[in-house]
Amino acid sequence: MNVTPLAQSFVMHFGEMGSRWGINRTVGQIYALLFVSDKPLNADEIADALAFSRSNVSMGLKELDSWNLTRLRHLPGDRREYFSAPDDVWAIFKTLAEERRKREIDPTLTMLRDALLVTPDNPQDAFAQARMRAMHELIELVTNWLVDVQKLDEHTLRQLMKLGAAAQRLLEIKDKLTFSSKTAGQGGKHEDDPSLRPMVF
Amino acid sequence: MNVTPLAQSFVMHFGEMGSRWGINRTVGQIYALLFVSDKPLNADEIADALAFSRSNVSMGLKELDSWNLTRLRHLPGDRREYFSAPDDVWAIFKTLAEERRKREIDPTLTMLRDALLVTPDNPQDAFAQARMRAMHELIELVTNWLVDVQKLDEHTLRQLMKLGAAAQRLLEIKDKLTFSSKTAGQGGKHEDDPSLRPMVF
DNA sequence: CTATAATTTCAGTAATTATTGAAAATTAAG
DNA sequence: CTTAATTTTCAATAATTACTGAAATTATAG
Repeated sequence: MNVTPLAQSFVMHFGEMGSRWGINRTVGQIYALLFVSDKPLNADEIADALAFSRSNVSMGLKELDSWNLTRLRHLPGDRREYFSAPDDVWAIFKTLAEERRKREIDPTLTMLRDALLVTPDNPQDAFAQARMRAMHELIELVTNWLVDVQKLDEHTLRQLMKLGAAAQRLLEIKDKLTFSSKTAGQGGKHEDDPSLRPMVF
Repeated sequence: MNVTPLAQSFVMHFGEMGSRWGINRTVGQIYALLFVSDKPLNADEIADALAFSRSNVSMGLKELDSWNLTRLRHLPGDRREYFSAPDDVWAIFKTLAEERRKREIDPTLTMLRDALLVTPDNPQDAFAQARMRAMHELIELVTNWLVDVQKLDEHTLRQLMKLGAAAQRLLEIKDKLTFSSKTAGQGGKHEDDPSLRPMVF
């Protein structure tokens, strides 16, 4: 099994990047290899291509599977398992976001919620709790937004991204529209913004 | 230096979460401690509170500083350095996003750009390059969006988040407005969406 | 400038995490 | 059901990363 220099540089980069995340080198490399491979690979091919032991590949694939990042397939007349990476990069992106949320954000939110339930009996704890409350509020807002946004189709998501900072102006326009439709007038000067009710314009 | 059970659970959680990221336990705990502390702490206090060696704390603080996550201050009549975590959670969020972009995204983009420059001389490389191109496009789109969004003030950002999936409807309205202002008519039936030019309505 | 307090560096060691090979378990072909 | 192919598990070990204490450096008070 030969890996071209082009694929090699990609694979190596992902191996190194992997360790910056929680993901280890092996897992990063296996994923990268599958991602650029034009056909599904079996575990032996992967082990050979990356010079890992067969067992290491098995564990790596298991890990990738737990992240929902691989597809398993069987080839006719061959009982070995063949792996590939889904090719829709937007879907991959969503999967990654969802899994990281489950593993990293949700446990933190749980911890924070628990901490916010206790009644502080000293100024230090009162302060600490206030900080945690601010963090909880932010994380929850961002997370809910992410969950919402994950439901959007690729096209809409793309538009949303391209919008970027221009969103500010769009929001201003929206505010104007909302206001004028409520007051029937045409004023819409938005001063101390009433909190936005989702799904309602 | 005593850490209350409330702060303790927060600190411990961040220690463990830290290791899921690239950040180590020590750094996670130090940051968490500073975050919930109602006053700046010096290195000895941190070492004592977390039962780490003084040198370990020094390294941890250095790491946090490289992430722009701490503030350094001096107290009158005391030559030791006192550390605190900035209290604006939105600002912290932006800082984190920016630093992670620098460390994790930018190098990947560079690698991908380089890979996209070579002319593939075999079908495998052509395929690999196509995959990398898709990944590059996605990352660049998301990253640019992030950079844009980081410029927004807290209020606007908050609104944007709350908007969530409703953004889809807002975009539809926008499309309508854009269309009608161009054609002077009032049609605005958006079929095969022309790519959105940023900053232009 | 000197003395001392405070901080950082770094080589050594501890702890953790990754990787392997051998053995066990699973799968499916005959 | 038996057998052989394939995959997984797991205990041993290799590699990496974290942590410490002692020594070096830096900063400031007098």
